[in-house]
Amino acid sequence: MEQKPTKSFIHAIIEDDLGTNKPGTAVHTRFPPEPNGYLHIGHAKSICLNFGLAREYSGKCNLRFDDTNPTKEEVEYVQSIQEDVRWLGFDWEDREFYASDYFEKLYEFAVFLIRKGRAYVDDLNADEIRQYRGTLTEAGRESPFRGRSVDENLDLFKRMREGEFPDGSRVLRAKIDMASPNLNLRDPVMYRVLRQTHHRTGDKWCIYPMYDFAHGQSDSIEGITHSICTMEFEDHRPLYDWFLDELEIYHPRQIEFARLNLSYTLMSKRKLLKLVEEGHVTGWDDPRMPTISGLRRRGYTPEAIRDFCDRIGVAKRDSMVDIALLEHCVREDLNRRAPRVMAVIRPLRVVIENYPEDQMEELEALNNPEDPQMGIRRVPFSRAIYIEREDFMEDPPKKFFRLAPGREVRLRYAYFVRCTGVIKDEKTGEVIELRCTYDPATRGGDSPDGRKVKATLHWVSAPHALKAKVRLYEHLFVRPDPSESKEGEDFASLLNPASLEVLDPCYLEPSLEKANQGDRYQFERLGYFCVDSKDSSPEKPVFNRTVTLKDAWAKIQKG
RNA sequence: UGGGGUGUCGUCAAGCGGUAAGACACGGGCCUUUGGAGCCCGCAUUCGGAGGUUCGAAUCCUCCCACCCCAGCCA
Repeated sequence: MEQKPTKSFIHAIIEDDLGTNKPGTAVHTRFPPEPNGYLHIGHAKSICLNFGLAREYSGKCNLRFDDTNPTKEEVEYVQSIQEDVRWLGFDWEDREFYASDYFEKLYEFAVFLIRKGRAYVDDLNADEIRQYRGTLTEAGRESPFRGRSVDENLDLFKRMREGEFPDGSRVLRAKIDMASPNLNLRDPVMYRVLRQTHHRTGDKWCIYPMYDFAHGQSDSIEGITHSICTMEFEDHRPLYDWFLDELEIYHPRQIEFARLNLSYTLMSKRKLLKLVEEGHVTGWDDPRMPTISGLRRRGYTPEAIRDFCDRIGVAKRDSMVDIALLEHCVREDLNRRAPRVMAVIRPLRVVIENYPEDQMEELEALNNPEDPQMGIRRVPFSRAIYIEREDFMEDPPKKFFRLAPGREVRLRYAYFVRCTGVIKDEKTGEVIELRCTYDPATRGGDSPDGRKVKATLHWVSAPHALKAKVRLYEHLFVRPDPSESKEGEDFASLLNPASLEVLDPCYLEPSLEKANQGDRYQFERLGYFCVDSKDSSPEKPVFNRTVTLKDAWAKIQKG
């Protein structure tokens, strides 16, 4: 069940604004990603918040790409972002905007500030600007070019645009206060010279506005009522306010919240990019990645992700959410929706000695005990089957109640079987086959005499089995907080070597023949799996494990 | 040691002067043809610390402590 989320401090602010300050104004938010990477679960939090707020208060939410740095942005990223937002279940209708849509307007804004004597062209290079900026505890010094006349600044800025000066040679700066304790106010750079083809404007521009000179104005232009962003921008708010005031334009209300951190993974786009580039994962959509596309390929549902975002809440304090909560959300969703099926991933062959050689029968199985509406299917049974290796122990400890020599268990939807023999490899001593007998009176799994068994095993008929490759995924990192690496320690060294285990061949019940890419199933007693949307084919099916089922036995084993 | 933030259960998170919600995790029990699911019970005498105000404080005041962010021509 998706629980009703408790209202956040942002809801309180908005309701207050709606009730008093801005009667009649509808809520208008925006989700403003930079197209320099794929969206991750942290972005999902922001997406759910922004689109969710618009939904809750009958407002609108724009999708706006903050594309002010062409050196890092690509159309591939904008496409993936569009796809992911849509997949999550949100619609920006015709309100798809780009900061680059406003380049001309932003240029005019800059000229306006120059005319007002509030901006100047600086010839200092990047290194010099840094030195002049001062430190956290010492005031900065004013640039020797700070006093240029309005006309000279106008001329120089125009020529910057016209391409007269090389990259990095000059910048346009806001004239604010080099002694401000807030470094963002120490004459921040507004424009830089950058000869770089932009994914939308091409080579039209060779100067590009800084994010700080674009973001607030973009929100203002779009009439955003509540500009929701993450905490690190709290320090920038005074700067945005300064620009908006000096520009004499509409002020959105900025509200900051804490970004999401999830245990055993990373949220830094830079580090995720590194994992991709260095080949630690197969791509942005590797099922181990915390990206939306990775989670999608892993088998997560949009519903589960939205539910997760509702449950984690929104606040201002730094936090680290336990990935177990995310896993709980998918399990809960998939438990209701995923059809059950039997698959043996670490096969152990079992021959039922008293079952007739050439006999085969079809047994009825429930597609989902949680939902009778999902109906039943028939599963073939025969003399030779596969069971899970882990379901047999030759010398079981007391708490193990699966199959063991002489012991009787139930084969799900089939029969009670008793282990009568163990065949081992002569050299290695490894168990390679089991011999069992079955009780024909227990067909379907019920015993007419009322005798009980302590375990029910899943199985697959050997001659009917479908072969498939199965990938088991685990946490990407071994440490709860991989960003907290010691000095000199490469975060890549914290990768979990067991984050991917490939099992091949695995045996599936034949009903899975009709499985299509993206389809999700519960492999009984093992977990939720989905057909890989890239690598799977009818000839060679590939299943990804989304998440295991909760496993009481595993817990007992760990002690 | 400048500025901006934040500190409530193992992890998130409500609470807004009237005597600590909820979720996940964890522990126990019931039930069970998935050691799944479901159901039941338990789980902060205490809110970073110390003072103070008040009949009454997690909520107000004072001081202290801890953690996070800021010195990109990144966003």
